[in-house]
Amino acid sequence: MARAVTAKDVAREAGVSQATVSYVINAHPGQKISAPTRERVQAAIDRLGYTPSESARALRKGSSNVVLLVLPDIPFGPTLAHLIEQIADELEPFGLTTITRRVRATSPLASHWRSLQPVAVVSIAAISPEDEAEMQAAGVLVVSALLSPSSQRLGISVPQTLIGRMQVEHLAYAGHRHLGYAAPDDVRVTGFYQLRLEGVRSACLDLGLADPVVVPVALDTSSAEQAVRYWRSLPDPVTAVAAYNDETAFAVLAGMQRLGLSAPRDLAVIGVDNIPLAALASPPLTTIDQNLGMVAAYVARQIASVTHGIAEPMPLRSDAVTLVLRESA
Amino acid sequence: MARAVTAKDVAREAGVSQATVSYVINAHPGQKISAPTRERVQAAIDRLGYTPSESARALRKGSSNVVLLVLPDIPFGPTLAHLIEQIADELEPFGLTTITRRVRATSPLASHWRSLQPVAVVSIAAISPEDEAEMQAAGVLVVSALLSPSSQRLGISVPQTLIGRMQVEHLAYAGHRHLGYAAPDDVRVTGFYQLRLEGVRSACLDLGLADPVVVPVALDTSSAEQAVRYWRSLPDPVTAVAAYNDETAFAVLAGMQRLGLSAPRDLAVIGVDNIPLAALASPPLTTIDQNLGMVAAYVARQIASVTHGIAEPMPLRSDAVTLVLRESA
DNA sequence: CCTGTGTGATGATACGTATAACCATTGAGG
DNA sequence: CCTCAATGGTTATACGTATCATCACACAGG
Repeated sequence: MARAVTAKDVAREAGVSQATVSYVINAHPGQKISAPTRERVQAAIDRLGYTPSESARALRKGSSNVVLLVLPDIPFGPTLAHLIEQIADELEPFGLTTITRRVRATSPLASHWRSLQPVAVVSIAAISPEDEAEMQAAGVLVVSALLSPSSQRLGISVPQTLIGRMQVEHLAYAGHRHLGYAAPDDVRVTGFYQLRLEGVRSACLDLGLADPVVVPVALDTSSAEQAVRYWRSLPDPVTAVAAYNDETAFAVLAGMQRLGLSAPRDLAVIGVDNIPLAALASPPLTTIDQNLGMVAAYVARQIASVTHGIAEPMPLRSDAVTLVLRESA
Repeated sequence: MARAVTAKDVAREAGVSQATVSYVINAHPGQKISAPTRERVQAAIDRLGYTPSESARALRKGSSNVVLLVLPDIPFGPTLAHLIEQIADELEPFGLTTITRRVRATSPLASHWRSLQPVAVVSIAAISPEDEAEMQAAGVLVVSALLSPSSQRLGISVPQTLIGRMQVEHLAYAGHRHLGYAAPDDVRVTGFYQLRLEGVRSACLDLGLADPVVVPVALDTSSAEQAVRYWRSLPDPVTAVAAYNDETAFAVLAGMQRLGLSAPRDLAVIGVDNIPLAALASPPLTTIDQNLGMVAAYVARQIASVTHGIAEPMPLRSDAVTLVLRESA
């Protein structure tokens, strides 16, 4: 079990002190290293295959190069997976490592971040003010994504209510007056669901439409079939459905299929997320794209602006959330 | 910026030495701590909200509690995301933190694991023998998932060829003699694609079927439409298609839909993965389930068996890969 | 009464890095 | 000639933990 190569080994190999090796690696301002020395050290590093120990570095500096991504206990759909992956990809060029941790509401957040001493915590879930204060006090940057940041906190929120509003606006524009809402079956996404539905509701109000008929739809055909049958059985039948997300929309389409109905003729359907499969639904699914790629980039730049002193990101354009018009609505 | 609470602070609070605190936390064999002392220390820990520094611990022990998950540069579908998430969930109870890193084939693996000093490296991609030898020498446990482990390496492989074979067996059983294969459009998944196709080919040979007609299908309707038209235009028309995965299968179904064809009557379709949406396709998609949940559990147990001395996992049952019979084939 | 032994704690140290403090050399300016 | 500053390094130390070596003490056996 070979011992790892340390800076001291490199120093010996290059005939300098360990401190010099460190200065060469980190380009410390206020400490000049001559070109020949730098080269000798670099050569030794290459020859020995030296890699600085992240643990030692973190211990010394008091904070690691880790960004902790805190997820609520929500199902791990393609959209969320992609968001995580993108944030990690955007942070990597800055030497920042992303660690994701799923947090149940009951367990205190502290146990998760204290031991890691991350440089930043990105939260998809809501953070309690106490947790936040603690982290601020410890010098940890707190960034929230998706849900609204507090005033003191950095972050970016995709206005979930806007998403619901846009669904309704499109359906109303197409002439629909009586809408249904396909709610998710999973209590764990209530945070998002409530906000989106709120957007739907207020948009209906603003546009003079009837209040949407909310029905939970599980991700199976019979559940959706039942919902569809109910919507169409009303005195004022629902003619269009806004779904919580694309997966729920798929379920609605499957339920309709089973009943021999077709979208948008019998019932228009609009989803949220624009998952890759949305274009392949039958009929191709009209949906709202949150453009989470921009969110990922924004979050990453915001962190890098603090840790690496790069320019602050431009505020996100408000037209980031877009309608993807296909055939289902 | 409050300094973090250290073991020394706890020691002072409890009126003991720092060493004692460490012994209380780690239950070191060969060092008894009396019950009263243990309680006093524990009380102090709770009172101060102490959490051991992971960096210092890793530095001291020479290896962190990190498990590095190495991904090839493949697209991040729902299946892979779920596998990652499950491995992380399985490892967390053992105090192991999962870090995923996507590795392009060009960059040397060493730069990724050396600095982290992970206790184990789980690889979805192939690992070069040199990389593997280096890790072994450094005492890092190497586990490979999905693709075949080498003889010395721990790991578990889902036999990708078996997947292709099972697709064919089902289609042949249903009476199909001329098969098509919907290949992925993405060069990055060649590793998996080649193996699955090989399984398809050899099964065709064994069952006396014609060699499958391989056509690449991108994840859009027109690409699939073209493929479907081609399959049906052959002198011996293809009557059933095995798709690389469920997403490709969705594309094929969409292409058929556009042509007014329906599965399985005009063309049977079978996928791989059993993604949640597979049941909601029209018609519901028949597919092969790899049961990656079992893979995740197996990998996690295998790691824990080394780090925590728990029992070795039972070898994976060979019937883990199963046919999910729905309507498309 | 002395020795041996087990229990339960402490002191000291090393892990590998970053950085503050210090120092030797050189060259310029007065 | 002496001072001063700049350059390019070195020495020493601290970060927080785990663990080895040591030790104080009590107590049993002879």
